[in-house]
Amino acid sequence: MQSEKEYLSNYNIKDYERPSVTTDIAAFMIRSEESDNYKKDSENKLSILLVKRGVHPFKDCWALPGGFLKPNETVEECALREITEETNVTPVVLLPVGIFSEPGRDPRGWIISNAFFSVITEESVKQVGGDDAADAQWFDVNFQQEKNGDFHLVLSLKDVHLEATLEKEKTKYGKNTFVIKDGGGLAFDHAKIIATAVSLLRKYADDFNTIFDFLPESFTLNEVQKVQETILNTSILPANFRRKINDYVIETDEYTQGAGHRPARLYKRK
Amino acid sequence: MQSEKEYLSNYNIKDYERPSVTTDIAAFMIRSEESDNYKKDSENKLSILLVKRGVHPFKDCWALPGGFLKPNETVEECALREITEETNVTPVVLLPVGIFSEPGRDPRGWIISNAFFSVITEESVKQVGGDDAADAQWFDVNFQQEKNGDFHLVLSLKDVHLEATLEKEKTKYGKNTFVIKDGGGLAFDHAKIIATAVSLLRKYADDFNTIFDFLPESFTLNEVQKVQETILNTSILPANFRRKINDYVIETDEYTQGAGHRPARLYKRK
DNA sequence: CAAATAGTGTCTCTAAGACAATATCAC
DNA sequence: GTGATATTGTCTTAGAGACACTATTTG
Repeated sequence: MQSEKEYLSNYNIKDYERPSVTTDIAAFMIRSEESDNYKKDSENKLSILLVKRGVHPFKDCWALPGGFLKPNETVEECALREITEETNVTPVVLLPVGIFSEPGRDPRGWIISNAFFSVITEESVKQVGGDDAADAQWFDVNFQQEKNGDFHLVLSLKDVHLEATLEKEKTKYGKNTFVIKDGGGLAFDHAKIIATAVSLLRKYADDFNTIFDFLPESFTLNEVQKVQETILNTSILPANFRRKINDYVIETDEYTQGAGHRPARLYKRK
Repeated sequence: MQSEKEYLSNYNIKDYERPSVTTDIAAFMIRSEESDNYKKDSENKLSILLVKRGVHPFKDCWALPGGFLKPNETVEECALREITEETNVTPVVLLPVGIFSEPGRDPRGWIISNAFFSVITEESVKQVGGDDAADAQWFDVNFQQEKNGDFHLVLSLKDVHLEATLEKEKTKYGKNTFVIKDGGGLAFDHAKIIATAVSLLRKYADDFNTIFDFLPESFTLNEVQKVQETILNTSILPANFRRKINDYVIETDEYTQGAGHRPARLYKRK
């Protein structure tokens, strides 16, 4: 009879075939674009971070930031490390999206990816400053269902428009996944990962989750509303939104200034 | 300048360190226990499948069924293969729970686990028949929060009671996880995986998801109600439950027979 | 008939959507 | 003053919970 100690000393993990494991991070930010009308508040756009691949495979294609899992770190730590390396900013949210292990998804061989969903504040990115020539860029996100049932994902940066088309598939065993009909030039299966991450973000935002994470510590109720409306691509009457959000915030004694209209009370998250 | 083809032919995946990847499956079933009162309907119990480990490490401990990911299969296929091998039954649901990659979670080395949530019908298990001496057994599940805030997980099979204690941890970056205070004799970090899976099941059942998957094709509304009540550990007035469930079912023209009380109409899921 | 589940109707309360009305700032 | 956002109030409607009541079966 072998003891556990003996067993482990004879056990060689390299006797078995093993995949490489990566993380890919769908990092979202909401960017505000100043209006030319001094009375109007700024417009919001949902954006996602993409990096231009400098090496094969998919050289020169845009891809999600990510990298290989190293020994003695969790997948969460790996995702955090990769996103921080890429942006020099620490995200405020990092949540799992799913595991992508389809054989053939990576031409280099057996590589499975853990996808993460992350939120980064515009405030923190502005502090770091942007490099226009950098290989990491924030793309505007547009994701919606067409009349024919397909989903259309458009990622835009100035003149660059990456347009992917996906189909929702109700698989056996209760899981819903996207199937790529046209990857839109994105590397690997990243169109699928982004579609899944945006869907997850919308589900969260619908329940008032993660919406505060896009904002600074203090915010007006209208700012929260615009974050939710930007993510969900909907609009709601301010009076009704205020009633619903009220449970999630604490009012402060401070007000906005110089906005071209009545000052708004600042709130903090509860 | 190297072409993608050249790059890939020079790429050797074995140059990098890689973890082993496993799947673990939390397979749930609802068992009905006949009452001695002919008028009363049967009582339901939520149960989970555990296997007694025959090899090191954690030899003779109870563990979730699972196994190593093989080349050319997805993690979902791996989970399906493992649960089918163990039960000779095809599950009706197989959904991801999370990835568990904490260094040191497996004494054999760098092994990360993809946990899945699965539902198996009592009907299908009865057809296969049970082996009392088998190393795979269904344990009754009891999972609840104590007054002190800790979570108590008790898995029972006749005289065997595995009692684990966990703490809910609100980690940075928005994720909630369980931390094992006492693993209750379960192998690896399986107490944590089970706690996470039960929480997920309850979230699903609360929204009327997966509750039909525990039942045969035709069922009475009271049977659906009892499944939900068993999972959520709550009770609800039948009149109100009927109103809510009505959107999810289609009535048939068939009725139950010989139940010691008024026959009930049978329904199918919509 | 007794005990159990099946099934319907209705009252109340709450939450959400629609909308009206007033308040206050920069220019 | 104008045009924008800020803020409050109220009407209506939909849904959930509580509860009363009737129906139908088996032993």
